[in-house]
Amino acid sequence: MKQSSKRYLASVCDTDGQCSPTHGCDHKPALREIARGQCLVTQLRAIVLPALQADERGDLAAQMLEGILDCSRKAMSELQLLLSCEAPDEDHAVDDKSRVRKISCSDHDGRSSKAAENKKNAKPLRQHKRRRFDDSVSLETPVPHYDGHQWRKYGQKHINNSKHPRSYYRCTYRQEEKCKATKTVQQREDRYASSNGDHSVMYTVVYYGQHTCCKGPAGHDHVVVEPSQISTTESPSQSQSSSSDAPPPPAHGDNNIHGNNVSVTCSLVVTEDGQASMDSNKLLDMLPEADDDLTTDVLFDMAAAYAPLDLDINWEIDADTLWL
DNA sequence: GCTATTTGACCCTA
DNA sequence: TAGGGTCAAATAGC
Repeated sequence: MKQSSKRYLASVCDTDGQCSPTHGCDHKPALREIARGQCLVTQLRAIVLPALQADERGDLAAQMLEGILDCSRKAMSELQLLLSCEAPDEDHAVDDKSRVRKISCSDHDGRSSKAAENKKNAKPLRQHKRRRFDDSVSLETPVPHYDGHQWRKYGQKHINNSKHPRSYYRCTYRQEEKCKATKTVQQREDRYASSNGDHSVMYTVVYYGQHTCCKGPAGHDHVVVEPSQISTTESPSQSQSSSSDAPPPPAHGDNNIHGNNVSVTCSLVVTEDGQASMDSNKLLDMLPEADDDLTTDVLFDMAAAYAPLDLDINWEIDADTLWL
């Protein structure tokens, strides 16, 4: 178990090919890492809060997680402020560029032919802008659909040299609230060995754009995910809403953590004067044992995301109780 | 009937 | 020109 989770952690570090500390005066890598950390916290929250729903400590856990997110947001604001001072506003590329939609031109028998298209070429053309990698945050996760937001699938593509298709999701509230957040989910070819010895499927999730809707975690209107919905074997084409098809949660073998205390301390100082600090301790102590494996993985993922930063962040993980 | 997903076509970018 | 992101009609599921 010890080794397997370490392997998983390594794969997380390789996500975007950089695990090195923030270099020079370029804050973009730091921003990306913080954003990735936010994604992971969000994901963790989607797992933890439903599990503690009937527990009075759920509120406390929610506060802690919100505190972490708040710190991250402040750190991002600070860095973005620095960025905006250093460089003129280049590109909020993807999201702010409008797309000209093609007016529907299909005749009633279905797809219109190319010839017909040409005849009607007075219509405005659809414009697709390739997304800029700068604006994305990627992470590796066994639970690509549980990040606290609601997504609607709008496409799937086979990608060159990849066994598995890539699925495209956009925020469910895209129309209602003009939320332009999107994400792609693709199953990785390699698997990681989870703490119970199983080899679970990993997915690469890439987030584009920030959520502007208030239905997500930032608005405290959590998507309630039943622990039974959490799966590590779900195919990428399956979405959160198709939970009835989701396989049961990963089975726990004899090497399960089984209620051992996993102590995690997160102490981060992000503002200039170091005022904003937050401690969350023994978060996992609160969890029912069924969620330990998954939550531990996500916590390690968070640690990996924050580790490259030069922020005052300290993760203490009680290895003796964690690794059996 | 409504909503979400699937899937082939379209079209932009590298 | 190939690859990949998005659109939108068709389809499935409730």
